[in-house]
This record gives sequence, structure tokens and C-alpha cells, in this order.
Amino acid sequence: MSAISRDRIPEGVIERLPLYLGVLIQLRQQGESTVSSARLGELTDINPAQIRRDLTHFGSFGKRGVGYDIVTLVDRVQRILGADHVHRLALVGAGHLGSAIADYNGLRQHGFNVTAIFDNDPRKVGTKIGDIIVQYIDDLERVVADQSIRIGIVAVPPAAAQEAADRLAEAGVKIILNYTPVIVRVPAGVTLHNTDPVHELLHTLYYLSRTEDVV
Amino acid sequence: MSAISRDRIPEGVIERLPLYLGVLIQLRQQGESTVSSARLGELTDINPAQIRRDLTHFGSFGKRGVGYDIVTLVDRVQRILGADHVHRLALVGAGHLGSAIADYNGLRQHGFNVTAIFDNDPRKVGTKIGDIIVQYIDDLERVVADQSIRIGIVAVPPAAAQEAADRLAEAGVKIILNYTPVIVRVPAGVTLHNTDPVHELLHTLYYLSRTEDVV
DNA sequence: TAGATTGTTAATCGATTAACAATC
DNA sequence: TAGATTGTTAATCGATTAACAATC
Repeated sequence: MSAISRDRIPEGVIERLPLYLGVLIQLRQQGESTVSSARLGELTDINPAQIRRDLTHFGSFGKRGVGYDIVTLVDRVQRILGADHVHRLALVGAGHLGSAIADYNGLRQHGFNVTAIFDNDPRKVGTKIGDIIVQYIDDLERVVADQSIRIGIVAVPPAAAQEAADRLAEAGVKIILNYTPVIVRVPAGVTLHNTDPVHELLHTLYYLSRTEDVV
Repeated sequence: MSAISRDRIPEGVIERLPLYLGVLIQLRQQGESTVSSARLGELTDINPAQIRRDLTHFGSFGKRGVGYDIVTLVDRVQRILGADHVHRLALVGAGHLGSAIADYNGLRQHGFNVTAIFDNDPRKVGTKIGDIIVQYIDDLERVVADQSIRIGIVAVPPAAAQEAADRLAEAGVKIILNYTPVIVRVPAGVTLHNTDPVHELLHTLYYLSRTEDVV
């Protein structure tokens, strides 16, 4: 290897790649064939210089005077992220949130396939969400290992969150998406990502109180 | 005012405040009365120096040699974020995702009160989610204005996302949480926050492909 | 060739962290 | 008083952006 620098890639770069990917796929659907960093910047609200800079961390994918070939760039970004092949997902929790996630088509479109759903409620076990039959939580370890699933989603009530994460990690899952407000501990080697509407609301709220003055 | 600097607060600081708040509330529940930045750092995985630095943007809330009084700090952080009083929320979309959000107790605990839910499906209109009756989407403008709701959540199918956001903004909403993968445009003065599981999965995925090598 | 746009450097800007004096 | 921990400064580190030569 020569041109491509294999140094640490800044976190911010990795966060922006999915954003680029989303816009690129949209452009591809619209039949566009090339795109400039300027146009990409408009669509993502990100400085074009930064987009170019971000991409050079992984190589040089554009043509001077022309821009980036969309099909190629989609492919490259997917490969960088590891989204160029299918990933099986285990979902813990078959309530409203779990159902929403399992039904969500966007996942499959990006190669994320929910292939196992677990719940501890006997009334839910055996029912179907989409194509998938809800299984009893005690089968988690076996099923996850059998399917060598490496991504898990925690969509259970707060009180059950830590246990769900523990079992997923124990079963060999490497990425856990936590949809619970609970601060979950995971062993080293497991990447945790938290999503909590409260967190996001509180964050945005700050800017609200600055703009209008509350009575 | 003298001590408190009224300069621009870095985005990162505002993002961390909700995290501190979550941990502080947890500590308060456990009956703790004071906490040091060191302990707070352990619980949040954030450098203690940064925590102290972050807080000084808003004043000095601690006691040297002692730490921070938890009750006071919770109160101060809530006030900074604007979370010291109740906010009404309008929810668009009464599907699984909408139901999950409306049922979510964490919201109410932080002063977020879903007081209006809208859907365009006549079969859902009139049904109840928790205490709230689902209303027809065409009533959105009227209801939101009547209740002077300033926060809206979009939990509809992707195709309906832009329209939902447009109507919320039109009705006077200032913060929109978009739970759709669609890149939604909002008028100036409206703050948009996007949450998409795909986005988060793709982001985390990058680190997965670095650690283990895929076959 | 002239125009456009990349890849890359260098300058700026901002955020994180270590260190320590102030002080409870 | 001795020990602990804050508030704050200064140093480091990293990320963003402007600018432009390379080149399609």
C-alpha cells in the first residue's frame, strides 16, 4: 500500500460517512451519474472541503474537473463501512419499539437483516413480526451463537436492559444498539451505541430556550 | 452579571449535559448527596477535567474539597437546558414507533408530555394511546396552535415525513425530532434532530470491521 | 484550450486535557 | 492543619476550512 494512509481515522469522519452514503444512494435512485463535492455539500449541509478531506482518508475516488462517480462512490463507502454485505441482527424485545424496528424497511435496504427476535412474555413467544417468529429469551444464547449474529438491538423495558445486553455480549455479539435510557455496561470488545429520545430532546431543548424567551 | 461568561457554548458541552443529568438523577435516586467530578467521570466515561470545564461555562456550582451537591446540580443543569418546566409534545404517527414513544415513561419523568397524537389512518383516529386520543392529521395545525406546542416528533412512514414536518413547522413548532431516514427540510428558526437506526448501525459497523476480520 | 473540480497543504479555529493554585 | 477537590490557566491536540496547484 502506498497512497492510502492507514492512520487513525477521526471519529467525526466515520460519523459523516453514513450521511454521505444516504445522499449518494438517493442521487443514484434519481438516475444521477456524477456528483461534485459542492453539490454533496449542499445536500448534507457539510463544507465541501471537508467532504473531500474526509474521503481522502481512504483513497482518491474522484476525477478532477468532473466530480465523483456515484455508483463507484456508493460502493467504496459501503465497503469502508463494512456495509457491502448482509449482517444478521438479533432483536431483544417484541413490544411496540421492537416491532417498529423489525418492520423498518430501511434496515433491510442497507443489508441489515433481523433474523431473530426474543421476548420474555409467553404471550408474544410464537407470534410473528414480519417473517420472524418471536422466540423465548432463554433461547438467545443458542440462537445467536448458531447464526453467528454479531449485532444486537436492545428494545426492552429499562429494568431488563442490562440483562439483555449481558446475554447478547455473552453470546458473542460485537455491536449493541441500546434503545433504553439505562446506562448499560458492556465488556471490552463490544461496541455500545445509545439512543434515547430524552437525551435528544434535552439537547435540542437548550437551543429552544435561547431563541425564544419562555414566559 | 459578572462571573458567568455569556459566550457561545460549544456544541459538545450541550451534548454532554443531558448525560450528566441522567447520571445525577440516578445518583439522587440512590440517596447520594454529593459527587466529585472524578466519580462523575467514571460514571459517564468522560474526563473529569472536561466535566469541570463544561460546568464553568454556566457558573461555579461546586465546593472545593467537597464536590458538587447533587440536588443543586440537577436543578442547575435542568435550568440550563430548559428542562425545569413541562413541555408539551405533538406526536405525528400512531404506528408501532409512535406508540412506543407515547408509552415511554422516561419522557414524562423529564417533563416531556405528549399531549397530542395525529395519524391519517381513520382506523386509528379515535383510539387511545395511553391517555391520549389519536386525532386526525388535518386537525394538527389547530390543535398544535391551541396548545401552543413547540416540540413535535415525526414517526410516520418515510413518504409522509416531509409533509408531517412541514405541517408541524407551519403550526409553530420549534423543535422537530425526525424518526425517519428521510432528509427533511425545515424553515429557519426550527431545529431539526434526526434519529435513524441505519445511520447508527452503519457508524458502529465501521469499528466492527476493524476489530474482527470478516471472512 | 478554457473551465471545472479534485486532492492536498497550510492556516485557523476550537476542543480536550494536564497541571496547579485557590479554597473548602 | 492536612487532605481533597474545585475552578482556571496554559499546553496540547485534533478537526475544520480556505486556498490553490494539479489535472481532468
